[in-house]
Amino acid sequence: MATPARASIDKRRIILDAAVRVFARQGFHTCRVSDIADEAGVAYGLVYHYFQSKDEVLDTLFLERWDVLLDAIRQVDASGEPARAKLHAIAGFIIDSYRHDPDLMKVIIVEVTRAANSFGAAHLGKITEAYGQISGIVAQAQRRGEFRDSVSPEFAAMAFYGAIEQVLTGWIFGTLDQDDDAYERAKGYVVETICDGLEA
Amino acid sequence: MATPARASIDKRRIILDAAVRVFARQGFHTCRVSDIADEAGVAYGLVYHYFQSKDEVLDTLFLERWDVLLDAIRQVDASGEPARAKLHAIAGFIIDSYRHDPDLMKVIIVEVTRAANSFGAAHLGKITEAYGQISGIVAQAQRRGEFRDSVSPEFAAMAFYGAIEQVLTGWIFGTLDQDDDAYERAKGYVVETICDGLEA
Amino acid sequence: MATPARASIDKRRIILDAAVRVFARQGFHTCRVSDIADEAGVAYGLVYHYFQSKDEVLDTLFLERWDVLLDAIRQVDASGEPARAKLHAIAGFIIDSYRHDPDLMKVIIVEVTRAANSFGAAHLGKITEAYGQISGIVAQAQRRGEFRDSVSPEFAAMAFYGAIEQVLTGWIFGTLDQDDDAYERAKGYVVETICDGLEA
Amino acid sequence: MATPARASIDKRRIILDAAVRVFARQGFHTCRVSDIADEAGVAYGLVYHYFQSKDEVLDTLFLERWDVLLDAIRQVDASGEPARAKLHAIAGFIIDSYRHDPDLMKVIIVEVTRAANSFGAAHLGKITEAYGQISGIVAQAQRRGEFRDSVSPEFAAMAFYGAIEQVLTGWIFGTLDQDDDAYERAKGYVVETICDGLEA
DNA sequence: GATGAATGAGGATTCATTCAT
DNA sequence: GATGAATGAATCCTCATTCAT
Repeated sequence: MATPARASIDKRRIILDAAVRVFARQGFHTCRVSDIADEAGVAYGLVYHYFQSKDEVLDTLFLERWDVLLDAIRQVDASGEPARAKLHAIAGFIIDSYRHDPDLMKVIIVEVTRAANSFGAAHLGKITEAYGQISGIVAQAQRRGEFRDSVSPEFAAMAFYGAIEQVLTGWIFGTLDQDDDAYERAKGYVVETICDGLEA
Repeated sequence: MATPARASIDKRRIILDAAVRVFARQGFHTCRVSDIADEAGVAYGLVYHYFQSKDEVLDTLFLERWDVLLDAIRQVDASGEPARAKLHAIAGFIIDSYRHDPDLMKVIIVEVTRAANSFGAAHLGKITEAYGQISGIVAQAQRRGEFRDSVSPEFAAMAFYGAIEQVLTGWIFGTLDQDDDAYERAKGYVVETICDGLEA
Repeated sequence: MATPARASIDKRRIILDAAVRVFARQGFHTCRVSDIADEAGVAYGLVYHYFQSKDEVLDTLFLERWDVLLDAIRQVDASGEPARAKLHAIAGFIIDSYRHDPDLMKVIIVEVTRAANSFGAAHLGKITEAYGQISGIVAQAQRRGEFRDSVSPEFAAMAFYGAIEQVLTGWIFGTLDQDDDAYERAKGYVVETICDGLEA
Repeated sequence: MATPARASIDKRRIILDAAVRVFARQGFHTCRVSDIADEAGVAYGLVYHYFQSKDEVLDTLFLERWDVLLDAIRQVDASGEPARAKLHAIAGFIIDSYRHDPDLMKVIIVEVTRAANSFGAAHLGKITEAYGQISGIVAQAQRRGEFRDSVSPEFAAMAFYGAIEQVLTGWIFGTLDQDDDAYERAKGYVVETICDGLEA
């Protein structure tokens, strides 16, 4: 009854997916809107039929994915698991997100999350929301005695997220192996380093 | 033989310093060469007298500072101190670098270190050199039994550097307090988290 | 045979009326076809069902109204009245046209009658036809001794029409009062100035 | 001592003069900035070196010339001549302006003075200033008894200026002869019509 | 008749870079 | 060294128009 709209004809989606590939390959600033249209196989103007501007394409990609991430973190938080398991689940989700769509995660991290003067500033609220969730998990763990409270929860969250992002950066820059094993190993390493520390 | 230019008339230096402020304020892509010249109080043709291109200005800023950082890490590595003290010294040096010239560190991190599609790729060798030094410190510590060897040195280095960079990011984005106390506390937190872990 | 469309569903008319408002408000060049469609409450494809182009919408509006004007002038001319009365009738008709639908007259004058490089050139014949009629009236008056013949009829027609158009321009620009009194007064002023002159 | 700057090298002036020809030939909306640059024989970007935008080029042309016109009217007003002579002088100045540079006057009238939705609105103050001067002349003449006071000075000014503009329009549209005789005749006709009226 | 997705030519504007002075 | 006029490639975005449904 509803218009079926097979995936193959949802041009808006096709444009977004093409934009991910183009942004990942060339970077947001270096690519032209026509590159996106070419990659999507549509006419130039159609990008502007669906989006107000090149910026809005990236905003859309970011918000779509980041909301999924925030939901995932919330769900993890809601589970009754111990903090260590929660952190493992979050690291796992982020790393699996990268495994599932490396281009999208590259774009989000390189072009939004870290772009202090443009998109990062625009989406600061959304970005810090994730940190807030994680520091909440740490704070609870400290109250329960699972974690020591010598380090502030905010700082712990930054160290945790920083470690993950640095791993993703290694993959993005191609300086780090990327195979299924590497992905799984990374999840464990992050949690082990942050929870157990490096010292013997 | 060459007339030693007094600092006050070293226009090249003035341009570089102005570029730091402009890049930090507006971002590399968003600013114009004339913005740099205006900030420096010179004609914009002069920028091209001293530098081949706008890119070269940023390259120069990065290389100047990054070489200082690499030297510092090498010196720390050469000291006979325990690994934990070495990491503290490195975290301290980076954080003090930020304290001393936040704009410059912002530019280096936001515009170079993290710019996977442009300057980051161009300077990948220099950037990974720093990671290599740190992972060398970890590897040695593992051989000496100071650190457990359950986590690979490369990964440990990423977690350590990632934690620091995340803190700098917090300062850059303005989401984290910046006072002398905060700077000192951060040094301790990084080392404590990475070396001792969060768990009780 | 054809179903006589009730006014309320004559979309063509609705589009034309909407175009008048939009052209008056934004100007022909500044408005988009979709602005017209929005104002009319129809899809913008429908504009192209009824008209070949955006230009044709304005052409239609102009021709519709200008033909009415030419008819009116012809009727006035056919009456046996003295020239002064004829001029009063013509000035009256034009000013009443403005009073009745200021937007339409604004569009016709601003976008067609005065657009020397576009619509004005296209409709030059129709426009000069009006001048011709008026100068005919003057010529006849001169032959009959009603008017002096020191000024050429063509020039007299221009002075007469120019005075009226300038008044309309004042209303269009909002620099002149517009109330029923003002409209009536203007009719008298035009005729008085042109026929009697300003001098004591 | 001062840089001589021969006319041939004042690129800003060359661009302005080229713009007059292009605007007159094609109309402001229809021409491209590159048409102006081509006509001036300079590179594209130089237009933007001297002007903020295409609009500013037209603004500049208008203001340059309109200020000359306002000055001329003021001077005429300051002379002790009778009103009829003043009106003759003003009509003469405007018509000679057209004779001297028809393209410029065409542009000013067609693209600015009559463009109710764009430049006309922007320069309304300057435009009405001219009307104000003229109506001041009429008002004074009425107080002195030179002119009858049955018609308001504002209206008289409109009739006067409207007559002139209509003549210019005839020349602009090419529907009216343009030779030295025609120009001189027009000056007399305007004043005669407005001052003496058409009636015998 | 009616809709609005799709097209793509067109044009303004920006700005890194060159170079004559 | 220093200036800023001059260049022109590059690219975003607009919007009239077409056409499948």
